[in-house]
Amino acid sequence: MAKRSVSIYDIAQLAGVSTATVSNVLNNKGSYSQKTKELVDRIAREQGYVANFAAKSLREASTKTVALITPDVSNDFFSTLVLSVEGLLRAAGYASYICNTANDPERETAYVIDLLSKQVDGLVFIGGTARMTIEANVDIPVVHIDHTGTSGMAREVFVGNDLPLLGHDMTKTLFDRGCKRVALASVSASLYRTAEHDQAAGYYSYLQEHGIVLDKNLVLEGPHKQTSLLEAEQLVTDCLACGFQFDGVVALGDRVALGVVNALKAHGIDVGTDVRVIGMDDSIYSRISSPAISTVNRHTDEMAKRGVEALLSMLRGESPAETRIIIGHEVVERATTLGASYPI
Amino acid sequence: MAKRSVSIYDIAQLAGVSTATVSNVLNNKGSYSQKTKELVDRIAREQGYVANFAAKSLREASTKTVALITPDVSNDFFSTLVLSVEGLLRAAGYASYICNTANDPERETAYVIDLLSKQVDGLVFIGGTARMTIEANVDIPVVHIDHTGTSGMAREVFVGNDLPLLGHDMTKTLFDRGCKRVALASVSASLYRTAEHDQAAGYYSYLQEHGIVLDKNLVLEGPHKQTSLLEAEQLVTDCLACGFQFDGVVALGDRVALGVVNALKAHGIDVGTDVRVIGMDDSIYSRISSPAISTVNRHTDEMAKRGVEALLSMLRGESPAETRIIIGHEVVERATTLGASYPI
DNA sequence: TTGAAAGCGATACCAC
DNA sequence: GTGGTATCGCTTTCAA
Repeated sequence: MAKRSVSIYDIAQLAGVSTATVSNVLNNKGSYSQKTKELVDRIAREQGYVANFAAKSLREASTKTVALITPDVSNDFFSTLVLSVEGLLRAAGYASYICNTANDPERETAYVIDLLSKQVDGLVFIGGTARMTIEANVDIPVVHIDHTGTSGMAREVFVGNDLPLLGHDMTKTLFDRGCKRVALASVSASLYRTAEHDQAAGYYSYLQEHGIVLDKNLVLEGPHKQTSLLEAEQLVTDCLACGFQFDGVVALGDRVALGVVNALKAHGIDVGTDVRVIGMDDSIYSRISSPAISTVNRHTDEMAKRGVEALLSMLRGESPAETRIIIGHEVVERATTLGASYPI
Repeated sequence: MAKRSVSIYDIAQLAGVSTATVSNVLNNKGSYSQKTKELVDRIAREQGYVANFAAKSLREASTKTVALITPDVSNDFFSTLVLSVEGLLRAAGYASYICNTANDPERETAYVIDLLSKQVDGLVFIGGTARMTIEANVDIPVVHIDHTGTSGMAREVFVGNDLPLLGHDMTKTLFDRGCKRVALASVSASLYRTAEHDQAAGYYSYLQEHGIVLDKNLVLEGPHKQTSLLEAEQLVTDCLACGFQFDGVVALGDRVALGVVNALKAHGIDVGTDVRVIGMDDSIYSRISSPAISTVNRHTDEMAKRGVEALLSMLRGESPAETRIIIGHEVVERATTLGASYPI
């Protein structure tokens, strides 16, 4: 328990004015003489006055704070998104609580309840999947960025890519480069499947459109018990050990792609020639790999921008123009699909 | 502004009891009949009651919340540390605010003031460097984990490695493997130099002990304006272009090491044989590189554990046994120093 | 321009 | 076992 700190009341006493005046001065509101302002400001500074946020938000029934809920801040894709959302919110005068759920549904629910109790003005889910029904008598605006699931709140906006199309384009890229047998590598918690399912749907639909028969052995799924990277490595290693043949891999995530590439290299397979690989996210993982990994730029900056715009408009009490915002994506080919023709 | 939510007063009305009783029931305090408990619990549930945290902390002058201040959550080394500290605190009943300063001193100060206003019970600085004097009339416990600098608070504990020794050991590792001309690569904001300086001191001291004359051309320093990774690449590229010769690189950070390795590879240099490289952090970056990067395991789990222990003890009002806790470190040799003898 | 006082929601002391 | 009420620090309305 911190020692009782200086309050507006103490300042008022020392300055010989009322708390109302001190409050006005400190918030540049109402009216007061220049003289009073100087006096109050000086005393506040001298006393090391720090406003009590709890009192303020209790009184104002608003915290100017938004919670960002993400499954894994240690994943570059999410943390990048989190940081840009945070920056935009800060610029608009909102503070952010960054919450890490570790893909744990219980933790997610617990967090949301805690956050509602903390009177956050809005919620932003970033990445992952959740389907929760919060039985709370609160109604705050919610934005979902690259997040599948709903919060149960009345005002929700969804921002994200067209995931089936994204999966489709990834698959197409590999076939266009001449692949004949393309595997699908995915790593995710069973409870958190929806997003991956959407992209997988794109893979399936591409096969179907082109009359390619699905080989279930080529659908590699990991349980996501450890880092997706290591798991993907294991997945591919197991697959190779079983003798399955493939010449292309659609990896649902750059970390997964990196694991796939590492495993293939370890088996002496020339990635980009013998087997082509495409990841998804255009995160740091695809750029630092060698060979550099082909991936999909998902325009996260725009996601963040559109998501924050929608949230701010709801916070202003407006209803957003769109409740489902689709952000474009772009295949970025690098060495793992272009092979030797990719410049170093 | 969220619609006014259900308060303890509403529950009291509906249950036909007083607010005091409702409070008791909801907090399992004081005494009440089983019957009242059931009634109150049911009504609270039905009404979707969520406690108002602001009111609670205003009254209790404690938030059961700690702020974690870190320069860059998108850096795997820091985010790992952040997540383990958060987990330990959660287990002890404390929530965490995760704050990202982007190495910006102004932001850091602004954050701390905001956090003090939010009545956090404690502060944990994780990584980076700062030297701030908060002119606030508050005194809360502070822990610095791998962080150089002081907060100006009365009760502070420092947890971290022996950085000069760490730099010394990194340098030694390279010379022991036969290197003759070892460069030092560092990338950091000029204002945030101290931590890197400590490790650099280890590099200098090793040279001195062994009568090796320092070649200033071999001290590569980047300004840290963009991702340290890219900057390190540029640094090495520039250095090579200028014709400087070296056969070893001490990189202050795994990201830096990765950039160095990438740049060397791009120049057709065999890393691990022609030039040996050692990084620091044992983060994901060193493990996913190929060749795998030799690095230093800094025992972050223990840092987190000891740091949290110290904080909790201070929060209990005890004074910590030690105010400066040194955590051991361990050189982990991989392909970039062992060369071909390192198993794939 | 300034101040008195009500009230935000929860807790805890002290009566009953 | 239960309830009345002061209190935490701040904002805001209304009156002076």
